[in-house]
Amino acid sequence: MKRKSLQGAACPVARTLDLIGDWWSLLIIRDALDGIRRFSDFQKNLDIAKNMLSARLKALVEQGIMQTVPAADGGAYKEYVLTERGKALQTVIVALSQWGGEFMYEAGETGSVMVDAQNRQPIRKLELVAADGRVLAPEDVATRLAVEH
Amino acid sequence: MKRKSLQGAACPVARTLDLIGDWWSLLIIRDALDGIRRFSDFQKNLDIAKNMLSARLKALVEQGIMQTVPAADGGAYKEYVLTERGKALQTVIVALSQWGGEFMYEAGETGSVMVDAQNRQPIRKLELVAADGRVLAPEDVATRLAVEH
DNA sequence: CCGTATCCATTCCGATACTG
DNA sequence: CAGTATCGGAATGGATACGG
Repeated sequence: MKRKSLQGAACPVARTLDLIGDWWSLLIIRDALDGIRRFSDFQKNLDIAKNMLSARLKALVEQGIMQTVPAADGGAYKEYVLTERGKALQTVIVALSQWGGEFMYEAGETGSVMVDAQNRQPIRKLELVAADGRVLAPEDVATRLAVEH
Repeated sequence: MKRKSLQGAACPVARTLDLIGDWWSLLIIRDALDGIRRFSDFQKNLDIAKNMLSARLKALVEQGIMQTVPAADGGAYKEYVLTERGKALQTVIVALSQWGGEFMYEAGETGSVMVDAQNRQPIRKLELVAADGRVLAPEDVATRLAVEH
């Protein structure tokens, strides 16, 4: 039996997971955000099988999340970079990173953190903010079906 | 061949995806954040096979993301609710939802949005903010290995 | 160096049947 | 209603070999 497609779902979470909700895509995007561009660099860094990496990159390009460009150094091979759409996934990566940093490490264990590139200081924790600027707790956020008016 | 475990990775994104990076976990958590607590409600809402749901819930409980509690109505069966750790994943869900809302819908198509429970107004888009309060663009954020000092 | 193609074990996932 | 057990087809992912 085939896994259902979630593209018809009303929930944008479901549609998004349908694109990037697998084991590798978000890790590839994380590396791409870190400046990795070449096939072999992704492969070494992720320790992913080459056929898997090939398939994932192809899918990400088809979905408009990444695109191929000529090599920056004038080499013969193409490189993979994020589109604007792909870059916008950084919020998701940061959310995952902050949660993991908070809950997945023992005391004294070192992990990596997201920092302000200018001064290398960690960025603030993401916050849920209401339209009027109040910071919201998890319980204060609900889901509503969007309707035109 | 078995899939590698990412638990030893230095990157918190990898560790987190190792826990919840599969197709169903985040959807279950999204429903739980929406107030769904009972096995059959998850099952109907997600249209997931019962054995899959059973396995996922068990894993989420083992990982400390959900916990079982006696039924709120005094019924004989337990219910599944998020722990604090699980509720903290709301940022991830919101990030996915906002990205999906922006990039996965045609004009005029309706999806659901995250709103302030008090006044039903959509919440603000998540922002990457530096320690000193500046809003950062994707390019202004880097990854740094955290070190004790 | 950059990938593609093929093989195979493992895992995933849905359908169905069953217990309490 | 709340799960567990089992089965089989499909997809995943790693190793290896191969071609541009």
